[in-house]
Amino acid sequence: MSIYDTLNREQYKACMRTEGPVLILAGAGSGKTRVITHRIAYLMEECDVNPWNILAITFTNKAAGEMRERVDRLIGFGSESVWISTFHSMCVRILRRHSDLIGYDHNFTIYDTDDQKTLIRQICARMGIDTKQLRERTIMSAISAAKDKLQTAINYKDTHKIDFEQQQIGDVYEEYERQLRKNNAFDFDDLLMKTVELFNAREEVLANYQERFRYIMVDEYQDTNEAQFQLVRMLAAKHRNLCVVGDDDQSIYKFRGADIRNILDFEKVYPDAMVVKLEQNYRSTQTILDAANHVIRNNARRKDKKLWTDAGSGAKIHFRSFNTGIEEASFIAEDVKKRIHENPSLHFRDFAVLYRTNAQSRLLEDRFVQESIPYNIVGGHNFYDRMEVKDILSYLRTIDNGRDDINTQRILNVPKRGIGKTTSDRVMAYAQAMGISFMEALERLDDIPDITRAKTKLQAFTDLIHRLRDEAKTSSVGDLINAIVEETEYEQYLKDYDEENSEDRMDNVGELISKAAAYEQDAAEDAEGDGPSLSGFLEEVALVADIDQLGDDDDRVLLMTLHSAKGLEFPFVYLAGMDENIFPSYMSINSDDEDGIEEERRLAYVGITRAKKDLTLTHAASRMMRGEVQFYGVSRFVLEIPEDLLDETPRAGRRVFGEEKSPDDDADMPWSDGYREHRTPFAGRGTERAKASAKKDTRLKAVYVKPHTSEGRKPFIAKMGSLDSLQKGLPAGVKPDYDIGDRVSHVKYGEGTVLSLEKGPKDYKVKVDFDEAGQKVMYAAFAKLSKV
DNA sequence: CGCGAGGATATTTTT
DNA sequence: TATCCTCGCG
Repeated sequence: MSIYDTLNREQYKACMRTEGPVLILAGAGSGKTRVITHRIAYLMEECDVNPWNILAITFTNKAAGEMRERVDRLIGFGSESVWISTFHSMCVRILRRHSDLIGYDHNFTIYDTDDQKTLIRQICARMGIDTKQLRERTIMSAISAAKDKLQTAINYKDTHKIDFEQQQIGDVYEEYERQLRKNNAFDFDDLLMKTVELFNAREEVLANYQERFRYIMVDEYQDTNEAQFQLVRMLAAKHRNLCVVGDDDQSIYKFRGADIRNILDFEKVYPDAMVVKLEQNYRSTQTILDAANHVIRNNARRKDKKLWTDAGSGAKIHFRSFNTGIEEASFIAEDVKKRIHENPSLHFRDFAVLYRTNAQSRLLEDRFVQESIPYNIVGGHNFYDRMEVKDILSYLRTIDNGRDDINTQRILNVPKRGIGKTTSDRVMAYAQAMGISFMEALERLDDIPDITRAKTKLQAFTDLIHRLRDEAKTSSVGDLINAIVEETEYEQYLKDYDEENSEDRMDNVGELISKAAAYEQDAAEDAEGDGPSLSGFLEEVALVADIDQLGDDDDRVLLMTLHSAKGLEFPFVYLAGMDENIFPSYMSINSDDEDGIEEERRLAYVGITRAKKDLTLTHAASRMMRGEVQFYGVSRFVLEIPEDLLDETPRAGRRVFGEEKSPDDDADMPWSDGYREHRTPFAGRGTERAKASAKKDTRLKAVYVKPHTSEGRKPFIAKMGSLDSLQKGLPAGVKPDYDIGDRVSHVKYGEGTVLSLEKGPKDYKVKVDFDEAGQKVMYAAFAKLSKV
């Protein structure tokens, strides 16, 4: 009995064919990770392949980590020498070694979207381009799209000769490239493009990696772009042991340059490729698979496949329609509770709520807080996007790479040093005139014209950076951050800047220090790496995805976009916002690009197939969108599911804004009772409403569930603000332990007397007469008042 | 040069 | 609805 006996026939076939090109068309849940891990194990164990000669590319760092773990579990040794990483991490690793060959220092900085935007804005200002007419965003995505296709600025201008706007973009692109080079920085797309460039420019470097990576495996191949395709093609050119795994039905990153043809045409590029189809699904019930199959069948351009399972049909798919997004959110929260109540063996982590846009998370989150259900939100605001974290990172980048003008400028006046824009611009102008970096200009203060009053301040800043650089030579990254905080009196700055949240913000800085410490630990242990370094830490920070930070030890309901959910699975899945114009999004509906809807449909397919046992689709007839009520019909994807798979029949109820009568009088508003009587198509059928109200009567008593937090490692994936009420304060809506007339104390306002306490729609509102600060009204859960 | 107020404006998905 | 940006004042 060997570990390979557990594979099914097709999986086994894919696993054993180690030589030559292999295309594995792996439907959702068909065990493709199993195949890759077993294949790696097989190569090492049975074919005597040196782990060093194996490269496996995954979509996220999290997937890479899991894959390594699984290989380890299979054979128990050697997996640390296999290169398992994302495209971006792999490229950074290569570039760190050879960037000098294409004109960059080894300690290059990786620009995030904000850095990019700042740079583009500067360039536009210099070139006299009005960013109101031509938005930075537009320029950025045009440049990004070009880079995904390996198109240089010159190339771009050549192919877009006719269009004036595109010529402008081309000019900005050209200058942007020059600036990146000057700043010794790469943007995300550069990591791929410049690696290809490197390989093209230096045959011997490519040959070196070709020789090294004798066996190459690429996961999620359907979401590779041109640059990634070229990269893989080049690397595999010598040994041709290339195994790609993917599912054309799950290609959902076209907006990021993914080209579905990479997988559809694989056999054209490699005519001798062996093709294996994995159609047996080990994840979901037949009902769920049938629904997925029926939806995806509506796409024209795809390789035909049909998922099946021998797991049995399972429960029907639930469909629920609501009047408003609020009701939808309430239902989901209550339903999770109900199911856990009915079946105590279930955990919160068995549930996931998926939606099309990040904005939809808000209502759900509110509701989950109210119901005291522990949850995590993936995406939205990244930890590394927080102001205080960015400030520190900007310092680190400035210390690490003095040529990075963008980050130097960013912190020049953070904390406030009384150095304004005028001064900053003058330094910049001088730097440009002399062809030196911003930092170098600061080091020659005496030569800069018109610098008089600000001179001492600038000198102080320069000295500060120099001191920190010295510190960096000997200190760990964590200590360096501490030094930055100390030297800049950052804590005081935070207090002045935002008294209310300064503590939380300081906590985040602390969290960053822990991250740095963890990084240094890992890097020191990684035999294949170059050891810990500031550049290394900054690089890791730049390349983490939201999903990467997700620990699997937390027992929480997960809330995330459908995109983030790719590759994951949960026993119970809710697809919220199955509304026309939300999902599929109005962008894809109104676009003339036919494939837009097809991509959305693939996204629906991804969503449905995340569910193992139980799937619930919800729809809301009306929603608040940017402060306005919008009306939506049921998503076409729901209607594409055969009725007999659903426990409730959806009504199309499609309706275009402005048509029919507009709901401008209260009786017609979706939340009024009158509305329901008039609006049967939207309210769903009578039985459902009866059920809904019955549910209300038997509503579970709210149980406050203490969210699980592991010591020293706070889950910063969730938005801090909302978690606070769970972690530090009271759960919302629970009566506080003080009453009218009691003396209470508040962190900021000091002591006072409670004047009134009344139950609001969400939470108790408490009015306090503070001795010092006067009268304030606040929500009990957030006020964190304590009785004295 | 800093700060606040107010208006404009945006909203798909992300390595 | 919430953020971002600009403008004007101290």
